[in-house]
Amino acid sequence: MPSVTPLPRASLSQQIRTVLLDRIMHGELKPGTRLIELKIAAEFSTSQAPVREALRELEAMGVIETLPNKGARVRTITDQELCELYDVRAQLESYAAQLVTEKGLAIKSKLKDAVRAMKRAAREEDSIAFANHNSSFHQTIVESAGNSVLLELWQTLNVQSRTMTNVSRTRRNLAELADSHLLIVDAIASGIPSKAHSAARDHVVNNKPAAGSDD
Amino acid sequence: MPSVTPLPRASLSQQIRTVLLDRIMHGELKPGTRLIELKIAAEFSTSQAPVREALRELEAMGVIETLPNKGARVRTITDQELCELYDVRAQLESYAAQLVTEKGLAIKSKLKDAVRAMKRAAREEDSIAFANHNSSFHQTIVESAGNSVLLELWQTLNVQSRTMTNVSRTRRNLAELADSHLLIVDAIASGIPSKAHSAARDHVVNNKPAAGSDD
DNA sequence: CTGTCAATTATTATCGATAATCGGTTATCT
DNA sequence: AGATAACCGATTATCGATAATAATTGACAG
Repeated sequence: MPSVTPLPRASLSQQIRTVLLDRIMHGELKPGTRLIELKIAAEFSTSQAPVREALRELEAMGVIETLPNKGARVRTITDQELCELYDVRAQLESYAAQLVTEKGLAIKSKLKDAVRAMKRAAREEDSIAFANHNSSFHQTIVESAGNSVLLELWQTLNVQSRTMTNVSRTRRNLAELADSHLLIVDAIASGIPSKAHSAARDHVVNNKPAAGSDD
Repeated sequence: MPSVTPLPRASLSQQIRTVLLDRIMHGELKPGTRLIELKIAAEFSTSQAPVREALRELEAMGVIETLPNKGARVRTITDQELCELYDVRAQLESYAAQLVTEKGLAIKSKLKDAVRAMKRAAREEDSIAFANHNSSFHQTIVESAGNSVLLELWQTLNVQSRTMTNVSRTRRNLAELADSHLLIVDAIASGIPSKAHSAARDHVVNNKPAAGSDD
């Protein structure tokens, strides 16, 4: 037999964490909603322990916040904080783009694939698919930079911004946004690190929530 | 009454976390050391639960790593990863220095105080005090930048680099290192953001472990 | 010898129950 | 009435014990 128990393996806390994160990212659980340990435990037919673990991990990811003896709630983020988040993300991502360009890595086709997928999602007005492809475009760059610390920090910010930003763009907006990624692709392809750096930074900054919404 | 129960407040898990973090930062618990939940629980005369919480938080901080069903150990970091960490830190810190300079904040005296304290610690060959003052020099800059997201990410990296780097510089090295901070102070004081940016970046990169050790 | 496998042990993951804490409410005193 | 203190319901924090999992050992067949 090739593989026996392929997926059924996953600790309860992992399963709970995954489900809760999904709900938060999909907006089922809105910012400010309280997460009550025993209620969640009952829903999953488990005890409190794995729930607590899951909540701790979600807290570490920055998608919920907990006050001692007061429990956890889906994190509410102020406009200012979201703005700060994008600024920092711009720094990380532009650094990544610079590294990728310096190393002359060939990721152009992969990036273009992502843009194509974004456009298709835009046409079909599938904003969830769009967000996924958008995310993987940027992730491709950061991954390719070859700095695991950078990748980890970026992912944290990415999860947070995707969580906090419940997008609802029009088709036109999405299509435009998809196209705007081509500037980054070209800048990286140009082989000039400083150009890639500023293209990536501008892209993120230009799409800050204050000036647009999701990135 | 001014304040009633000032310190007695602290959950067990918080206390345990604090003690363990101290031990790791002071090198009592070396990288690779296993952290066994029941042993720790016995030491603190508690049950397993608060220990698990503490370990989860330490994991979130990046100072330990846990494998499912295999437990936790003090994180071992490769030279490459440490190097990457410094590179990212340089990005964050240079951004902070730039922001501070753009805003024209007056933090010169505070920074100079930190440098003075570093020099004193260097003279007395108190490497722990030196590391603390060094850390607070950089933290002052990042705090003053006024971006809470930036601050949080930076602190994560700072804890990690302080944890992983068990310094042992000579007095001369420490004294030189203390002085090198003055370049940053001057660059910020110059009021030219780009100058502050590169000074901060260079400082971190120049003190990468490969080329020196702690910073 | 040497690799395989089952029994044993060490440790983590989960459970169900209890204790501590918080926010609000009501009762008490002035 | 107004403040204060003792209660109450809801929830988190902690406990002690059990179940599940992984590492270790040692016997045994080849």
